[in-house]
Amino acid sequence: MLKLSTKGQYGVRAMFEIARRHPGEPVAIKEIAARQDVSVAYLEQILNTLRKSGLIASVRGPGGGYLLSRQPEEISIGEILRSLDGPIALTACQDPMEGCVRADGCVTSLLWKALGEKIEGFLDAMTLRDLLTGNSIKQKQKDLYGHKYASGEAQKAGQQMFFEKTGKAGA
Amino acid sequence: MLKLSTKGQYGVRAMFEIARRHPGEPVAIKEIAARQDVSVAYLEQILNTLRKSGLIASVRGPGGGYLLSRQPEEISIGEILRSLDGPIALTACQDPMEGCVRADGCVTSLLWKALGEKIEGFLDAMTLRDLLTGNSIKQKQKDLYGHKYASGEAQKAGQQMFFEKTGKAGA
DNA sequence: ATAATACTCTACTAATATTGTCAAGTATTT
DNA sequence: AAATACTTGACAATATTAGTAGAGTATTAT
Repeated sequence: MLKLSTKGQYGVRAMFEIARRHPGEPVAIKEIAARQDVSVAYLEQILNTLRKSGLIASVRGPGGGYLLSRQPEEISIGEILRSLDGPIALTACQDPMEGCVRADGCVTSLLWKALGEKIEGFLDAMTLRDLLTGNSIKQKQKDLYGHKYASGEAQKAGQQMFFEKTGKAGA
Repeated sequence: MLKLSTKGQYGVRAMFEIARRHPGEPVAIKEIAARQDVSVAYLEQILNTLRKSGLIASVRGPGGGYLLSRQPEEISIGEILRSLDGPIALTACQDPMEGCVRADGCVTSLLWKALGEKIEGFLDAMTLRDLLTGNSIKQKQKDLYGHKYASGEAQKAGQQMFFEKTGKAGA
């Protein structure tokens, strides 16, 4: 249950490949595709979406390829996934326009909402920089555990917020 | 993205209905189905699975129905969902028998692993009792934020663990 | 006994979303 | 002008989910 789409996974991996080279020469689709065993055609779709979302820029012609539009610490995993797969919506009730009319609706609805916000908070707090530093996740865990924040805008969605209140923490 | 199956959602709601009556008379499928606008046949599948997992017991004959096998505080949402939808596996790489051979594999793999453990921790810490008390989620958040634990076995998977180390926290 | 109530089991189908391919075209640089 | 690389949109294959159907088994009240 709760599977992440391959599109989202490939997208993150592709962004990671591009970030590796940052700042520097554009990264060609062919190169990314080779490193990940994904077809060029499929990757084109994915990168095209990411470009339209403003996360990457493309350079045409020989020697062309893709570049990050922002610094790695300014691009969160959450942004990448939302760009490709749309917003996190664990249940239909999370959609604004769908009322939860049943008696217990509010209870379970609150549950899913809290979980969704928790997940979003995690994904928004994690950036490409964290992936690049390699010790990223472990280190970040330490930082957060010790109430020290990493750099970048992602801190505003930091894990400290998860349990502060219902209905405000997520992005 | 990251949708929860309706099966899992219905299952949690059904368990909630049964828990409401606990301890007391068995709850008939027909009643649960009526309260949730789900077909009896579909609910039968779901309850049957939950029964085989040992979360509920059934009583046959007139006046029969379903009962909780344990106390509400001893049944976590995570158990219910795992029973119905299998283990949380955000990516294929989370499956033990699938190697991550690529260069960056370890980095993204760690990311998904950390997220998965975070989700499981949340779901395992939340019990039917929390749903029953109604103020459950808000209150629980306060408790956890203030380092006070609620009763029940769920505390061992409490949110404090999420960032302690990689690869050990989840259930 | 037997009828009513309620759970059990398995197979199957319909709908939906994901995943990925294909082909033709457009832009840029050497 | 040729090579390289990105762009676009339609489409097909596959997998999963969601839900139905129907025949059967067990239990209890009368």
